[in-house]
This record gives sequence, structure tokens and C-alpha cells, in this order.
Amino acid sequence: MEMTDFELTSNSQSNLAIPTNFKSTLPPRKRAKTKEEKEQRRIERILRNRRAAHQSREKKRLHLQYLERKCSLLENLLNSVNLEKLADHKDVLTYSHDAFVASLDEYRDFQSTRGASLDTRASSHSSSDTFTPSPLNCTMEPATLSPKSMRDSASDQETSWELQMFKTENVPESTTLPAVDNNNLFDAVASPLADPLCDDIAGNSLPFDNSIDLDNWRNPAVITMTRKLQ
Amino acid sequence: MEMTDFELTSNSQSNLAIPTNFKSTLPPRKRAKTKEEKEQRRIERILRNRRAAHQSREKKRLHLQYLERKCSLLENLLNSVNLEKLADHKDVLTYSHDAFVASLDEYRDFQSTRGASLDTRASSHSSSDTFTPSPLNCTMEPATLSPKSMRDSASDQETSWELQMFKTENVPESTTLPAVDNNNLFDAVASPLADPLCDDIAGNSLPFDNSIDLDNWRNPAVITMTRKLQ
DNA sequence: TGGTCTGACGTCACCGAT
DNA sequence: ATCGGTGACGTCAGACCA
Repeated sequence: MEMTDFELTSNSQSNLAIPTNFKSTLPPRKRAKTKEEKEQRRIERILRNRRAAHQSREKKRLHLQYLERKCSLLENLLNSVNLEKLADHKDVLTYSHDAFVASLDEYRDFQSTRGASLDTRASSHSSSDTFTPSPLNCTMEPATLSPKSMRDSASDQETSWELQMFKTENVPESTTLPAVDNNNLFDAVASPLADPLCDDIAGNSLPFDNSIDLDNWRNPAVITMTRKLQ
Repeated sequence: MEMTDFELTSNSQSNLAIPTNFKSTLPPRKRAKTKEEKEQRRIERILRNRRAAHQSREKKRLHLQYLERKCSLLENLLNSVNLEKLADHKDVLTYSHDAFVASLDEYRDFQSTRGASLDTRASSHSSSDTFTPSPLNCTMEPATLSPKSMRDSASDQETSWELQMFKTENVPESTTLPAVDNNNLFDAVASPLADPLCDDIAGNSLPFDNSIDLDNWRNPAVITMTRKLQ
């Protein structure tokens, strides 16, 4: 194949260490004349493109994350109002009653017809490693997720918390929380939700008056549930 | 390079026509002995994997499409009610007024902090089934884009779960969730998590105050649960 | 023309399940 | 040990922009 193998020795492998700093030694706006110049241009372009691809993937990933969070928040909001009653309060409807009902029907229809469920593997990943709590968060205002606020804001009777589990590098075993078994946890989560986007689960089989939303796509899974306790 | 070029002639190119039908001529459960057998196994695996990758991509694409549509419908629905007025109609709120306002604030906060401007570039590439996911113009630091964690790849083969809690309030002791019951999804999920977590919070062993730098690189693989109680 | 960006592909590494 | 699924990567093709 020969592949020019000039200096692009990385035909198929990770080639970690993205060439974030490489300079073109060629004049930027000049027609390449020599075969060699052409080659160098080509190679530089490939390097740049490699980097661009990386950025593009990252952006896409963030976009996905954004969409998932947005859906989650929107559903939360939606679940905190009684839609049936709402339909009769004309004064809170922006448009007509019919417009509202139409939107609502469209959404419900979408939710019911749309399979959109993927396998329920929920790959529990790493059977024996540790829960290491740590504040990630890009998306939240510091004030919003301030650890203080969850400790001493007893003023509000509304309790809402979110847990996020995410993969990170391994940490020493000593800090493990022994009681929790990841596998069991995930199995417990995944198995009842074996079938599709579990909007109907909230409806009948489980004592939820709110929604559970299992996102089977993400590895391992994103589960959003809302429940009204007494 | 020579690359065995047995029958895998497609080193780098599209090679449309996914081999949907190929049969293994090798016994399925037998140790490969011959070099040739091993080679054939390898090649068949590569073909199968090529196909699997295709499916996986398709699935991901559909999921993205699903999320976009869902968000869109939810937003439609939301836009058809006057949220300000709604907050005062306690009879249509599922929970408390505060709960509703909290959800609303959370959503608005999210919307404002996230750029959330999709450029809605009408793709000319419409092949009638391809959906272009409107690249989000996410506001992020330049550092986020830089391929930082590519460097510390020495340890990235071992991952563990991290658990994070954000936007949370005090959970009443009386509502501490009982032991895991497979029929109760929420309990099954929450109790293994809630107990150690709460214990650790009480024991202040969770460094919620420090902000660990966000690993933007790895997929967060998120479990998110939201629980509301009145 | 030159550039970037992104969809799609094929490959590999890794994981869990079998 | 083998297999399927998937995250990540690098490459190419093609769009769009300078």
C-alpha cells in the first residue's frame, strides 16, 4: 500500500496526544508547486482535520448532554402541573384552549408511539470499584448546587435532589462504600424498565404519579424519575 | 504493509454495501488452532463489527432525533401556557407553589447559562432520512475544547463510578426509603444510594465544597434521579 | 482556490454476557 | 474464549466560507 508513509505513521491507531501545536512551515497562501510541498500540505491538513474532528465530537457530545438535561428539566416542570385542570383555565393559556390541547395531544402521541428505546444493558461498568463523590458540574450555577444550600435550607419543604453518577478514574479501594453494589443497583434499575421509554410504567405498574424516563442510550443509562411523596 | 489483504480489501474507504449476510464457515465454539482459522475468525469479527458499528450509529442518530423532537414538543407545550399566572393557580399545581417555581427557575437558569443557541443551519444534505442535529453553540471555555485529558491516558483504562449530588435539600428522616424492593423501582434505586450518601454527608466525608475539575472528555454516563416531595 | 466543519465510515479497545 | 455493543479515534467526502 505504501501510503506515502511520510510521517503520518498512524494509520489506524489512537495516536493520543493530539497535535495541538504544529506550525506550518509553508507560506499560507501560495500554490504548492513541488511534490514535496503538496505532500506537506496534505499532511498538515490531515493533522488539522484530526483535531477538528475531535472538537466536533466533543461539541456533539455536549449537545447531547444539553438535550438530555433540557428534556429532564422540561419534564419536571410539566409534571409539576396538572395538565387536565390546566386545560380549563383559559386565563393561563397563552393561546386558545384548542391550541393547548393540540400541543398536549401531540406530545402525548409522540410519547406513546415513539419507541425510542434502546437496549437495556445499562452496563454497570466496573463491578467492584468505588463511589467517589465529587462535584462535577458544568451546567449548574454554583449557587444552585451549592452544598450549603442542601444542608441548611430547611426552610423549604420541597425537597428535590439529583444524583449523578459518572465515570472517572479509579481511586483507592479504601474509600469504597461497601454497602453499595453497583451491579445490583443497575440491575434493579434496569430490569423493571426492560421495555421502552417507560412512560407507561409511571402509569400503571409503579406507584408513581409522575414520570420515569429511562434513557437507554447513554452508557450506562440515564434515569430520571420524579415522585411525589405524600 | 501488506495487511494480510486476505479479503479485507477495505482499509480506509466507505465500502458501502454492508455485509449483512455472511456465514461463518467455522464451528462456533471451538478454539481456533490454525493460523488460518485465527485469521478467518479475525476477519469475520471485523465484518461483524463493521455492521454493529453501523447499527450503533443509526441507533444513536435516532435517539438524537428523538430527543430533539421531544424537546421541541415540550417547549411548544410550555409556550402555550402563561407560566407567571400559572404559578398563582395552586389548584393546577401538582405539588406546592414553591416546587413549581423551583422547577421553573431551574429550567430558566439552565436555559440562560447554557448558550442553547442552535444555529438551525438548514442542511442541504437532505437525504430524507438523515437528520442534521443542529450544532449547538455551547458556551464553553477554550480549555474545555482543548483535548486535555488525552494526556493522562495512563490511567484511563480503569474507571470507576463517581456519585454526585446537586441541587438537593434535606430529606426528612421519616421518609427514609426502606429496603430494596424489586417491585418498587424508586426504592430500589434510591435506597442503596441514599443511605450511604446521607451517611457520608453527615460524616462530612464528601468534599462537596471543593470543585474538582470537570472532565469534559469522558462521557459522564449519568444516572440522574429527581425526587420531589411535598 | 485555500480553509474549516461535520456526517459517515471502518477500526480498535474495552466491557459485560454467554 | 468468544461475541455483540459501543466509545473513541482517524480518515475521507462534501458542504460551506474566505
